[in-house]
Amino acid sequence: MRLADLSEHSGVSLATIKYYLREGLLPPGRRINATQAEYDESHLRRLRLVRAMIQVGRIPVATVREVLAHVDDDSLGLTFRLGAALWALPHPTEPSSDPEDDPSTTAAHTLVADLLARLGWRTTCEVGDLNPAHRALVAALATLDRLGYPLDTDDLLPYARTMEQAAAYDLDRMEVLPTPREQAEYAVAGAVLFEPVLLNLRRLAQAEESGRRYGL
Amino acid sequence: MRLADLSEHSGVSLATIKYYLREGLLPPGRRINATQAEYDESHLRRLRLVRAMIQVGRIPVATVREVLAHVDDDSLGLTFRLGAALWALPHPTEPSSDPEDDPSTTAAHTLVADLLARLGWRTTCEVGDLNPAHRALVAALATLDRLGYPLDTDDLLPYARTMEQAAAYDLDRMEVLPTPREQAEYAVAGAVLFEPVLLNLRRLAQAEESGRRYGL
DNA sequence: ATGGCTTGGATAGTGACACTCACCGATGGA
DNA sequence: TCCATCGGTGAGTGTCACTATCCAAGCCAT
Repeated sequence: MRLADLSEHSGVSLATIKYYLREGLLPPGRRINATQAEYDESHLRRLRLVRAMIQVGRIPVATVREVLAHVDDDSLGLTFRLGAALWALPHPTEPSSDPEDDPSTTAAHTLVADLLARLGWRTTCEVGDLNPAHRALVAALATLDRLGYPLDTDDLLPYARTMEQAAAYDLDRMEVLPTPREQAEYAVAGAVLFEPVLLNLRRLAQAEESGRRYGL
Repeated sequence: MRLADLSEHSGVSLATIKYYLREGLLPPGRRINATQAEYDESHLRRLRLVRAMIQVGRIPVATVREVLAHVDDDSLGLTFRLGAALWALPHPTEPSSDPEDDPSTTAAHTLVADLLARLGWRTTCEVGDLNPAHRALVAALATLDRLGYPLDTDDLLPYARTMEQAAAYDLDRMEVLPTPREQAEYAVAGAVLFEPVLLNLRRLAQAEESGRRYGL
């Protein structure tokens, strides 16, 4: 498979594929001679993953490179490989601009701690705010509070329970894949691509419920 | 309240507030004389909403303007006001580039139709793919399928049920607000700000479950 | 009243980012 | 032989959310 074929099969323009190669998002093909290279199915899969991360997940190119480096790092065990790859993903509401000490943020901190305790998520609890998802969650809750829409533990519990089920389901499907690299790729793809599914389901549900309550 | 006070209370820079005024995201203040204007709490609330949409929701300025126009349109009934505002929000995975006829997309279409039927979401079912959330959902499922991670109705049902509960809860809280405009503002803020909460809960759950299964 | 300040408003520029174009020399099929 | 095509590279483009600078008109302490 040549560059042009890769472009053909993926629908990604030639110039863009060259750009990804230059940026190290796509490994170079197997060189045939001085001016030609051969690409295979793994390149196609990787290209689609990159497109998903950039187009769907709006992940900056530099971050994509970082995530993929973890996915490709065969020296890591699966746990760290997954952890590193997923921690490198950007987390919503990151541009926190760190007030760090306003009342909303401290309230959000205790709220999340309380939530984790009631969920029994010991592992997560120990790692605490080293986890970027933890920090982003605190920031999001603080923003909601600051806008005048506070939440409490009881509000969050059912959502957390559902997300727990979702995570278990995700890992179930991941485990059937043959190689650790493919498992890591699946974890990243799932993290990025399943989010819009969830969010759009929520919007549809809002429309439905609104229609039921207020007619048409 | 002067421009500088608005900046002080919101943490948004003076230049940025001027930019928002220029772009019509913030209504002009009540003019006191040729060189000064007065702003009130509603401006502060609006400014925070705009910041939430742009920073957290990453919504383009032009789209924010459109959404706010619907929020402020007193001529609409509440249902249409909410619908218009929420439909104007961008929906994840929109840059579809419309193949429209590939097998993944048609499969996703029937999958969603099946899902809506089993959920009993008649209203949503009738409107069909006019709803941008519906189209975005189809696109997201098609992308997942194309990457080799297909989902079926049984996979999606529990998520949809949970989102249904979330939507009901959102509307409950919205109804206690006094004016239709504040209700519409709440709906937009909830749609934008609650999404990161959900997504980060999911990532935390993934980390927890992964730790439980594979140690550490 | 006057000089230094701030005010709201307008124009042009900045920086980040994801591409995209034009060009190069080498290559390989007709 | 010849010329389209290959992969690779440096510079340019378009978008977008700001942001720096300037301006004339008021306010306020001296």
